[in-house]
Amino acid sequence: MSALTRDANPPLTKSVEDYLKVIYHLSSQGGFATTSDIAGMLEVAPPSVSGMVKRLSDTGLIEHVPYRGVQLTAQGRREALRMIRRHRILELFLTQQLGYDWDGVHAEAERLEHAVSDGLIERMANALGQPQYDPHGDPIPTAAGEIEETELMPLADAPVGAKLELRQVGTQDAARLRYLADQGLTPGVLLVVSDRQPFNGPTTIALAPSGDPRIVGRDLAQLLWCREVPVEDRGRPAT
Amino acid sequence: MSALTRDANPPLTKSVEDYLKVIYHLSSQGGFATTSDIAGMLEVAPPSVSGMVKRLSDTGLIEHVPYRGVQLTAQGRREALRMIRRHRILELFLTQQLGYDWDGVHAEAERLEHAVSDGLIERMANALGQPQYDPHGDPIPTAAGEIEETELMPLADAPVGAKLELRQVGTQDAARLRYLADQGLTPGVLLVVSDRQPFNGPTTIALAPSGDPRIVGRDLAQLLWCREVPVEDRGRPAT
DNA sequence: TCAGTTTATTAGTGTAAGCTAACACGTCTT
DNA sequence: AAGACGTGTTAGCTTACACTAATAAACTGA
Ligand SMILES: [Mn+2]
Ligand SMILES: [Mn+2]
Ligand SMILES: [Mn+2]
Ligand SMILES: [Mn+2]
Repeated sequence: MSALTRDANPPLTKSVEDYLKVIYHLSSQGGFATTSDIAGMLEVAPPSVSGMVKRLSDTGLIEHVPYRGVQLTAQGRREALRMIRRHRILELFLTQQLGYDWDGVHAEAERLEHAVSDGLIERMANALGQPQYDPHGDPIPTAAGEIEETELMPLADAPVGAKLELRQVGTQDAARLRYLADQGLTPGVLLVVSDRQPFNGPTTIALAPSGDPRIVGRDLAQLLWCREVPVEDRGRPAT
Repeated sequence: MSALTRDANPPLTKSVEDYLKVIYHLSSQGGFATTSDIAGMLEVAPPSVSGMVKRLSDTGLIEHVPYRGVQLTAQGRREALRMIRRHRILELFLTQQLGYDWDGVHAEAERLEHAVSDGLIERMANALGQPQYDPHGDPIPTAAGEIEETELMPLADAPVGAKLELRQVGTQDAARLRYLADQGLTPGVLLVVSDRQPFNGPTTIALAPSGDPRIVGRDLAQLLWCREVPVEDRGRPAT
């Protein structure tokens, strides 16, 4: 064992962990994550991504097809899901136990996810009762690396008359999250689509059971992921 | 505002934060922190310290007297105390709210202290009721940067017959901490010094109020910081 | 089909922070 | 006063990860 032998499994750096997470999100629908998409999400310049892609594929965490993009290997996917579990448990812990709002947790979790130990995450998960969903409705991967795959549709695509449960909110933008919470649009809420205007117009909904109406513009309606509710289904309680 | 202007107040790096903390501890009795002491505590090579010392004194966080050592500036001391507050609140939060043992918290806090926001620390401090001491009895600096200065003496130096309150335990070594907890030697405990053997021999004590005897070797007795108890003083409850 | 545009990669630079080997300073002992 | 020894510093190298400028590949639309 000389000073020349490189450490076989060095711990992942914060940067590597963040790259794996965004590659996971960008390629989770099956395709490739492109250099510029990764650069955009991480707010770094494209050549920085090219450099990191080189290193990640050298260490076997991703597969790189030049000029096409990257995908996670099995190992890369495991690490990505481990980070996503940490992130979402942290978000939930901060909201449930320390009074954070759902629009403030993301930034905090984004840093803490790299510093906590696996043991601390599991203690938090226990304190929270082994939760399934984070404050934004996103599923929490298990410690074994499994994640729930759900078939959801954006409110923007739901047909008029559909009875829906809001399940996930697809943004971390604090201003949007505050507005949505204000409108009562949080995961678990039941609603009926009552109208949609043409030419990418707004969707009008009625909240259940109150019947309160809401008008949701196209952009926000794209972020509200819903599932169709069978009659008499009450859904999960809102958080 | 050109690309050439350096950021005036870049956030401190994890390394810088750790250097400031150990310099604080090494120079808190008034003297200089030496290169090799810093290197020893951080487990880095002496030239690494020389390099960092250059940068820290360039940025005004420390004063460097070549070949003699370093001391914190007012700004450096502020930052060090801010980190110590974070560290100690984290340690207490992990023990009180997540069931950590007092011998496991240090390593976790050592990483988290660099990742938490000031806001999260204050939320934790509130959840804990604005605590004054960490699980090892060390005083927690206030958010304003004040720290309690106490006159404590090591059990090893206490005269036979003295009635003492154990206030701080001066180690983070997990094995030692486990043993001490096992012996009932945690901050807040009252005891009487019943005997001391010569030639750096062990100290024998009687725990109050039970009267249970304990024999404490020289090395451990050096780590147990105590204050003399006026008659009828009950001390703080043990944690 | 090919010229123009968009996207990706390469080349080269910088900063933070570690290391070893070589050298310099200060002190203690004779 | 002079070495000798321990401690501190300098020189030079390495890795991770950013950046800009220059170049190469891929796509697109006339
Ligand atoms: Mn992150
Ligand atoms: Mn979330
Ligand atoms: Mn630390
Ligand atoms: Mn402590």
